Order: sequence, then C-alpha cells, then structure tokens
Amino acid sequence: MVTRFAPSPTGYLHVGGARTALFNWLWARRSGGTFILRIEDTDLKRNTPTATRQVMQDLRWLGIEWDEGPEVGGPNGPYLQSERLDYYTRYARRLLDAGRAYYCFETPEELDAMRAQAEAQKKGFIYPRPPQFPSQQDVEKARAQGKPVTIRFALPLDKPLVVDDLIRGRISFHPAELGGDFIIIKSDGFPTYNFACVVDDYHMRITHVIRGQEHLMNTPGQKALWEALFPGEATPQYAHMSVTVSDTGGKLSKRERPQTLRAALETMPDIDLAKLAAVGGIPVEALQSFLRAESTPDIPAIEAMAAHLDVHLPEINIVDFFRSGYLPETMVNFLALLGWNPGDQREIMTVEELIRSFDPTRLTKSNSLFDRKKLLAFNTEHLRMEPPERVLAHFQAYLREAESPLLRADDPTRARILKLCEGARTFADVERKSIFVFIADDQVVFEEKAVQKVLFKDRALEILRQVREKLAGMDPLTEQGIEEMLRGLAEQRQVGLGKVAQPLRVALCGTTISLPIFDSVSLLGKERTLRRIDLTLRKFEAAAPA
RNA sequence: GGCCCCAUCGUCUAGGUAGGUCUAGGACACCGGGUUUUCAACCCGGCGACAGGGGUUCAAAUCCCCUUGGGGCUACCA
Repeated sequence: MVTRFAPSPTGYLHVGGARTALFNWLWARRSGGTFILRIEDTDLKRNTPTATRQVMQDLRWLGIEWDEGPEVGGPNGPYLQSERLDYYTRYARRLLDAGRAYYCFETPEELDAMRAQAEAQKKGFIYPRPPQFPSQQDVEKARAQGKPVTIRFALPLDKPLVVDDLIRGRISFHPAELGGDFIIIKSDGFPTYNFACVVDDYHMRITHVIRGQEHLMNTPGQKALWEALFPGEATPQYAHMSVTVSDTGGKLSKRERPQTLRAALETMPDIDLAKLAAVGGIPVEALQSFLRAESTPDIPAIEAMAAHLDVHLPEINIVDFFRSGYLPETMVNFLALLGWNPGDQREIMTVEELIRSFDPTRLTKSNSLFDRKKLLAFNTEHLRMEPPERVLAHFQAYLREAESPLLRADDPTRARILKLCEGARTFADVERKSIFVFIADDQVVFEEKAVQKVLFKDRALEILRQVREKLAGMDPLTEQGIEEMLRGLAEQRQVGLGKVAQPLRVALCGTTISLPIFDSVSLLGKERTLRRIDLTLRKFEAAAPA
C-alpha cells in the first residue's frame, strides 16, 4: 500500500493539512506500506519560497516522517511537481495525438464573459467543445498573435462517471454537469492540479488516497483522465473526509489572527498607537488603517503586537500550536480524533495506539468543529502522561522558540519546574508560573490587581515584614523549614496560610500566580528572596492605605 | 442557479451496514459542591441530543421519501 500527502507550498502547514497528512501516514504505518510526500508547486503565483521547508519542519515536529519525498529521495522522484514537467508534457502530447485533448486560445477575460453569460441565463457553465479541434498551424497562429494557449481534456460524455469512495460509498456523476472539458496544461506550460495529480499518482504507484471533501468533485474528472491515460490500470482507492471548521466561527482561516487582534484593540480605547506600531515595526498609519479594517499588516507584526498586549491569538497553523506550548503528541491525538474514532471509548491515545487502531472506514462523514478547549484538556493529559525526558525535550524546543529567560536555567532546574507544574495545560503556563525566577530582582513587574487585592489588604505588609525577619534568621533555607515557618506564622496570627503565603508570593513574582510558594522561595534562594521582599516593602509601604 | 456530500447533547462522537438489548453511552465544555498557599490539576454530583414531516414495520436514532439547515465544487487554485 502506498499513500501520500500532497500539499501546495503556500505557507505553513495548517490544521486541515496536518490532519490529511496524519490519516494517510497512519494508514501507511498501519499496513506497513509507504508514505510519500509530494509537493504540488504548479502555481507559480501562489508558491512561497520557504513554504516547502516550513511544511516539512511542521510534519517532522508532529512525528510524521515520509518514506519518499523531498530530502529523503526515493525511486519515484523527483517529488516536486515543478521538476516533473517533462512527464506532463509527454502525457499531454499523447492525449493530443489520440484526439482526447485539444488546444484552446481564449483569454481569461473571454472565459469570464462566457461564464457571466451562463450565469445570466441561470445555467451552469459548460465549456463548449469545438466541433473541430485546432490544428498545429492554428496553435502557431495563436502564439504569433500573442494569444494564450492551453490544452483541455475532452471529457467522455457517453456514460456516467462513478466514484467508489471508501467513506461515502458509490457516487455517480453526469459528465455533462461537471463543467465540460477542463484545462490540463495552462498557458505557462504548467499542468493543472487535476492533471499532475493523475500522472503522479500513477507514476508514484499510489494505491490509497485520503483527502478533503473539496476534492470529491475533482475525482470523476481525474478518473476519466486516468482511464484515457492508463487504460486497464486501477485508480487509487479514494476516501474523501469531512472538513474541519473553526470554533471561532467559519472556516479555519489565517484571517482569524488579525481579526482577533483588531477586536481586542477595539476594547482598549486609551492605547498608545505610536508605541504599539513601533512594537510591530510598522508605521502608525498602517496601524490606523488596520484598526479601520482597511488593511492588514503582515503576520509577524500582528504577532508582535498581540504578544505585547498579552492578547491570545487563535492558533491556525501547526507552528502556532508549537509556539503556544502544545505537545506534538497532543496535536496528533486530537487531530486523529476529529472525524475519526477507534470504535471504542478511548480518546487519549499514543501514536502507537493510533497506528494500531487506524481504520479509514471509521472516518466520519460529517464536518467537525475544532474545539480548542478540548484540545487544551488533551494537552493537560499528555503533559502528564508522556515520559518526563520527552516532555523536557519538547519544553526546551518551546523555550528556544520563545527565546525565554528560562533558557538560563539548567536541565535539572527545568525538570524540577516541570514537575512542580503538574496539571499545567501548556508550556506557556509553565513558563508564566516560573519566569519570575529568571529575571533580575529589580525587574519584577507588579500587577495592579495583585497589589490591591493582596498587598494592600489584611495587614499584608506587616505580615511580609515578619516573614522577612524569620527568613533572614533561617540557615540553611530548606523547603521544609520554609513551610514550617509559614504555617507557624499563620497559626500564630490566627489566619489561613493564604494570608501569609500570598503577600510573599506577590513580593517575589509581582503576581498571584506562580509555582508553589515553598519552592518559589527555595528556587530563588535566601539572598534574592530577602532582596525582593525589601524592594516590595520599600515600594509599597508608603503607598499602603492605613 | 447547477451538481455533490452531510445531519445524535453547546462541542467531538458511540450506536446506523445485519431495526428490538437505546427510558440513547463516553469525552470536552458548562453548572453545583468538595479539596486547596495562587493558578491549574484532582474528587463527587448535575444539566444536556436522535432537525421537522411523511412513510415501511408488530417495532425506527437505525430503512425509504420530502422539507429545512450546514458544507463543498462550479478557476489557466490546489
């Protein structure tokens, strides 16, 4: 069995693409077959130079390795369609010679006009096949006149086209309603998707294809092409899966990120636009225009501004989830369960379990919504479940990507922090709770809310001073000693531990959320703990309400 | 407009091919309670669905038809 994932290199790997790749990969692994990566870069206008590299990087992060394809090679290469042009021209020639394809010379404008006319008559557009196919001289004449030259496949109209879909069963199409003869070679000499796909699937000996529902209507045309090109040869078996839509409404689209930022900005009226624009590295005018929904800055600018304002953008691409602190194991598990299930009630599964259980006939027919809250729950579970060394390795990668101050910690410390954060939902949570240890003592940022709710209440500063004195007298500083001291103090003052621990926490971190307090003190050490308490007392004692 | 696909809790889904064992199961979310040095996690409990209408049948979530709703395609994009 040979399966494939065939993305077009237009940007990062997105959730939908990852899901398609995953199912094909699981299927190949399940059956001991081959999984091929093929890059469909036949649209010069849409290709992004770095996209192929990005897609491969994201696949590898997910653990989806290809047996044949770019960088790994294989007997059926090359694996970039732009390097396979000779195949397509050869087969187009063959169809032309057999009278199964013909040249056309309409300009895009002429085609648009024909379509508009069909629409005005409330009819579906069907390309009118000429009674006589243009000759080679006609082609030369057209070229001389500067007309575009394309090649169309003469779709057989005599019998219904039948597709046997593994998920949806037998589907029959009337060729006359399919839009007529379609283009196989564009005027730039490149093949269209439908043509290149057939030629390559044949030459790469693809036996099984799982792809999105959006390709279902392409399948009858591809089958007809296959029969004309490779009569008697079996086409791959197709499985057209459902689509995944976003829980923020509509399709999972990259526009969601800018839109989320804009919506957040609208709730912040007194914002310093000049400063924000500087953060994003764009002119103020560009930011203003963005706010009026007239333009959109590029994604790095959007992300920088969102990070600055602490606005969480919805993740769209696989790399976004990496940057938000998700585990690849989580993504694989979650994506696999969107539109598929193992047939029993298991949900949290390892990759090995997924491979063992995968059966494409269990793919769901209906579309599903990408639920980020459930994803979060899955990540919490995987963070707890995966081997600690593996989690640590992923954590390092996350920190490197984030250029986090936690990079300054050594491995044992990071492992300790990870352990203290049991129950955390993402690496971002872990980082947020422990970052205070790795910043300079005078760089602690005090959250207004924390100050008001903790430091300025219940004689917190008085307690803090007491804590400071006791801490100063402790040598050495052990977690156990700290705990006994804080508990003793709470008891002595007839208050809950929270009344003692929270002021200390805010003094050390500036926020009410951090690692467990005893570990926070021990991680910081005696000297830095005392210094932070002193800085806090100095800063807030004068300002405290009586 | 034409063609094609789909329809079970708010969400992901089990059950549908072989109609009765389904007063419809699980998970996430949500709500209530518990635990607690913060957040999270954790424990207990609760809410909650067969889109509507017709058939077929002793019996329908399950089979058939219609309606409605959602999605896709209708490109010299893939």
